[in-house]
Amino acid sequence: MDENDVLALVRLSGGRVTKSRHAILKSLINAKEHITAEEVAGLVREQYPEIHLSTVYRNLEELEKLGVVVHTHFLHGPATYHLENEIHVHLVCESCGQILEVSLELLNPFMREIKKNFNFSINPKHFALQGMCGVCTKAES
Amino acid sequence: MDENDVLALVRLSGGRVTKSRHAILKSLINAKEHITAEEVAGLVREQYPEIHLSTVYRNLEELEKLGVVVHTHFLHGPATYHLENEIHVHLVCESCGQILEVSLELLNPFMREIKKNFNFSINPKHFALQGMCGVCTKAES
DNA sequence: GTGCTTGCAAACGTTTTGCAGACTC
DNA sequence: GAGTCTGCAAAACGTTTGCAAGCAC
Repeated sequence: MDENDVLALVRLSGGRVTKSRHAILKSLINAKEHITAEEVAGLVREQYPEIHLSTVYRNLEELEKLGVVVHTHFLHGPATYHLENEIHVHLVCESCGQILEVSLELLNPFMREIKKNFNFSINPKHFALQGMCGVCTKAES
Repeated sequence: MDENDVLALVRLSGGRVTKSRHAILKSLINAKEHITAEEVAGLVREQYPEIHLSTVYRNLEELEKLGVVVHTHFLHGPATYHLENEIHVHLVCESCGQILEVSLELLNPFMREIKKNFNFSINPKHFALQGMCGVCTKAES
């Protein structure tokens, strides 16, 4: 799904294609990593300084409703946003903040087990799994 | 670990045993579930109306440093606090908010796999796993 | 022209902080 | 008496909202 597809989707859902929407989408595409709303605003303002943080929030929310964007919470900071490409799980180190991305497949046996035992379907995208990376584990001991 | 042990631990770490600390600990012990700082304050104020929310936060933070209390984030609301008894994982339904507690053992194979592949040790207590419970899954379809 | 979208300012809910006085040890 | 802890008020933080003007369709 490229930029035009998304903008078409926006129109299809009754929304308008505006400068802000365009610019916000572009910066999400360019910034291949997870970025916060504040960071999106920063990128967008390089070209359009008038675009307001609240507009960024409103657009991110709408793009999320359309399934184009997802947000994830790492540790205690602000939420981070990224394009919904392939689903993966995030591991974030509570000590150094490093983020690892793990294929969903690794989680599958566990998710099936939970489904079987509790009839509960885990959605592992929304919050990161916390823990400690190898480097910090070694440093702590 | 009962109340006296904790207060001894507080003293041992150079802290003082105060009315607030006592009352906050007591309400955590009584409220066997997860409660927010606001709810702790509510309970504490039944007996000592003068105890301030910021005091509750400061004490919860200290008890957490001592390893007596842990806090967990469910969905987007405030953090919830509970005594560190046995470690379990929380499953929270994104639709109805219901919370399930799952023994850590179920997560063990997955955690080992992650440790092996990424040398990353998951700490599953701090954030709840999100998803959808059986009732809501049925209601959605 | 309809009605979605924007910038702005202000509010929100949760948590943290600075301070002077009060308390524990 | 030394040093921790408290209430209070205020700020900090990330996010949301109400409004009137502006823009896409």
